[in-house]
Amino acid sequence: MKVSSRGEYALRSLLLLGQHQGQILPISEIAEKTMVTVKYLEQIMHQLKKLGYVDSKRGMQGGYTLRFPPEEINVGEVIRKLEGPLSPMGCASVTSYERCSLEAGCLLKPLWVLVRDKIAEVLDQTTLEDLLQRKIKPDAGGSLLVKN
Amino acid sequence: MKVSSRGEYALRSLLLLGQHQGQILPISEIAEKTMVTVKYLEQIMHQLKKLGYVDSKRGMQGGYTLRFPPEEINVGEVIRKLEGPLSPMGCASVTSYERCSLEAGCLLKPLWVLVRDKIAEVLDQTTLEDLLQRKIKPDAGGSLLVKN
DNA sequence: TCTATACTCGACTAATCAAGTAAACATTTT
DNA sequence: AAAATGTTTACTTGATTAGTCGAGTATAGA
Repeated sequence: MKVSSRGEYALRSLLLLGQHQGQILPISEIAEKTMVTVKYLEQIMHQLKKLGYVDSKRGMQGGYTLRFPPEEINVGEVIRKLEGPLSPMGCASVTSYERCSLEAGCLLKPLWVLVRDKIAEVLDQTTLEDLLQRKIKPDAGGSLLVKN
Repeated sequence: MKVSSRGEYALRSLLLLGQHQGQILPISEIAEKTMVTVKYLEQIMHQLKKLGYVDSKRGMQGGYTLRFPPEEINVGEVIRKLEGPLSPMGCASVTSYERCSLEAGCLLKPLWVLVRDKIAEVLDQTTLEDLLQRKIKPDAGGSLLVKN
């Protein structure tokens, strides 16, 4: 159930840019602060640019900036665009459902749907701004099983 | 955030054995019903045996049985044993925490911790018996906007 | 225009995972 | 003994992920 390194590094970079709004950060500085090699980060920043999350400026004093204010950048969306659906199984995905021949009587699908919903609930309701403001609430918990 | 095919197939097999308690199912039948090739399933069943979830019997009328009643088999535990921690990032794992040098001021960790807790909450509270009885409750969750 | 700095592109290596193949071997039942 | 079944080990192929490397292009500023 891992998030890929690309997803993690991309979010790190977006957060750093969010902490320096109005400034242009060169990739060398982003690399240093996020602990990612310049060369690997180049690929990730390029991807973020193609996805429209950042703008870049070339030449001296060049670098990257956030294209939208942090409150408009949704974490679930970033992760989906970088590494595909949040769902643990294709059959439970809302955004890119995959049919499965077992599905009719599948005892597992309701579980994966529930897990997907829990993950999506967190990530789709979180923006970059929430992270910057440390607004993530610890888990409340609760019972999950039907009583009978 | 995927569950591996091994995890899915292992759970399918355990569920099938749970539906046929008291019977010995040959691998050929398990393979057919779970839609997994016999050869790949052999590897998975071997792993499940080493982990203590199933017993095997050789020779004719041989096959696999569940070693414990379904209510004693915890889904979170099965997945952890087959594919490692539930947490999306090592830094947020309870069962196998990994240190990260950025951790001190990390804005991302609280998010990963929350996601981990949500996943663990579902999977650690679910047993094979819950799945067999279709006791999984759909998500109550707030208004989650569906992105694409 | 020169040039330092930054971004772009493509090739390449290495590791891991999924899925399947193959073959030799051990038991158990008939 | 023969047939059926599981056990074990090792190899293969393809996809994806995680990086690395080197050379090239664009641009701001002196």
